[in-house]
Amino acid sequence: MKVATWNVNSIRARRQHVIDWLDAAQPDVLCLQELKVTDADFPFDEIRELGYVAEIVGQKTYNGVAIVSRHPISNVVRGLDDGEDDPQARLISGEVNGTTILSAYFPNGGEVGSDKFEYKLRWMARLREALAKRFDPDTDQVALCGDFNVAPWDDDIGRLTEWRSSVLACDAVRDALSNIASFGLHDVVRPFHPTGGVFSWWDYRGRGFERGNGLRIDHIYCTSKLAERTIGAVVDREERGRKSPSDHAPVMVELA
DNA sequence: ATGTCAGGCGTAGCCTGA
Repeated sequence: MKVATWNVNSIRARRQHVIDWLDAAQPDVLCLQELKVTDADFPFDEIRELGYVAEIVGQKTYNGVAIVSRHPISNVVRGLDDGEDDPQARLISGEVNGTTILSAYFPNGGEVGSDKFEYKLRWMARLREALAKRFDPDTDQVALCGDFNVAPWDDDIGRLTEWRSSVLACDAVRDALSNIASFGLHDVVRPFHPTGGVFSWWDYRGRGFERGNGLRIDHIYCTSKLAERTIGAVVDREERGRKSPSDHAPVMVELA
């Protein structure tokens, strides 16, 4: 089973890219982030024509996440479902072939110390609690996929001095991600690229892609039973080099 | 601080967010 994640930075702007990529890469599951549309503007019909179904939680202008699957999706849960009134569409989960897939768009965080940064840390803490409430890490097969907006290791960063103290890589967000992982989730991409230098996002500003100034901030984290089945992991860097690309490239893992 | 995008508002070009 191939499971992928991709922040498309507007499904309206990237509709054809997503259709073409599904057709070429043939994943079983594709998690999408930053749809930037409500349900009415999501291309359900075209995705269905390719043999996929989709469940989404949309929002006008900002955020928005989806699970696209070749197999039926059941038990769909929208949002963190922790009783808090949060209008930001950043999480959706569903079961595919006995595996729970979560498509997550972690907050970016603006600037360190800002209100947005505090929201990011709180959202990550809320996610940790929601996981603990819903799943047993020893027996459940769970894959947390998405744009985490965190680069876990120094070699996940092209130009370290530009990013190490930023909202994407500072100690506070790395600690918050470690706390989420401590629930019982494993980065299943890292083992296939142990020396780093494999990035999933390049800033549009300052010609980040051309200068090799990327970061690995899009991830797939799995519970042990699922992690053990991982036989490959790739980042589709070519997609970032296409005409009118998203600033993120798709990340895909293969499970035996 | 920013050599870039995308959407909203509203119909030009500024603002926000990333």
